[in-house]
Amino acid sequence: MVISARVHYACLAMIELAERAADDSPVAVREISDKHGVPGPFLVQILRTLRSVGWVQSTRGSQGGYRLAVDPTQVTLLDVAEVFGCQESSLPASMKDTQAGSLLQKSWAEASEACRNVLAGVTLSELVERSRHGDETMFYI
Amino acid sequence: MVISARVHYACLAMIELAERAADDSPVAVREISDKHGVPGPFLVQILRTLRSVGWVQSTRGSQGGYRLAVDPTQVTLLDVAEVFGCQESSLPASMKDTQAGSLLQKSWAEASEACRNVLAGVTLSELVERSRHGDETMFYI
DNA sequence: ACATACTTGACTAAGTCGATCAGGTTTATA
DNA sequence: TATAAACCTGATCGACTTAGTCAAGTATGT
Repeated sequence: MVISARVHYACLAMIELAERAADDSPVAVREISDKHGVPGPFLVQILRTLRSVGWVQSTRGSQGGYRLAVDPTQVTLLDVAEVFGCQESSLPASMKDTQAGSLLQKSWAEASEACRNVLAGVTLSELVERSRHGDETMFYI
Repeated sequence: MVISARVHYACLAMIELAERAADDSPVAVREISDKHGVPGPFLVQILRTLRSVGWVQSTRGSQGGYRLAVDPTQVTLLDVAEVFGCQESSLPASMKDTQAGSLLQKSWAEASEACRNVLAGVTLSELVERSRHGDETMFYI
């Protein structure tokens, strides 16, 4: 599981849109890209993908922009990552042929699963919440 | 954390060498590449790396080959992966600037850590052991 | 001598990733 | 109705990584 810049940007955008879900007007790409330092045209590309899965909704024309189209308590970091093709790094079938090969494969899968479990446990709304409260509450070792 | 074919092959080689550590003569590259279906010259490249960190030892000339040079109970899958440059996919510093950015970064790090913990818990000798006993003992969900 | 086997460094083909660009369409507003 | 703000689409690019190959050389047992 690789966390690409794409996924990171997508999460930032989703979080930003979730924070401003109550606003009257939609959020322009420009605002997001400026605030988080994401290259504008790149962010457009990412938002297109997010729209294609129905997580954001766009309004064209002047005063247009993007709005969140899903319940942020129902979307996890894993969900976002998977939309951008982050999948378990599965190896060619030929490598699982031998006994040792399939044993190894099990370990890779187990590691991948551990990673996924963590990401599946973090929802967008949780991040928004933490962000609002300054995140002094949680610490991991 | 990405598990590349390189790392997978390296683990196969280490396991094979561990299994035959008690042999009189070293193991030829050819034997490993044939048994596990790894492209010969590619495996050579990998073994070179393993030798550079002192985990295998080579003997040149006729009847030459490779021998394990470490205690297989002391080498984990994480160790092997790290030798081949598998590191936590850390993002450019610019992305951690904002509040949301650093919150996200924490989650990525946590996921990565979970993955590493799994791999750090599997030693080469454990895999050899499981391989010898047919691996009927363990099942994960 | 000769075959076997490791050593070394350079090289390639294909794919991915981050990012950019040009040209088009839609819509609010003056 | 003219204009500017914004999104839409598809193509393209350079840098990098990955998997894999090649050729020429060196060491060693028989």
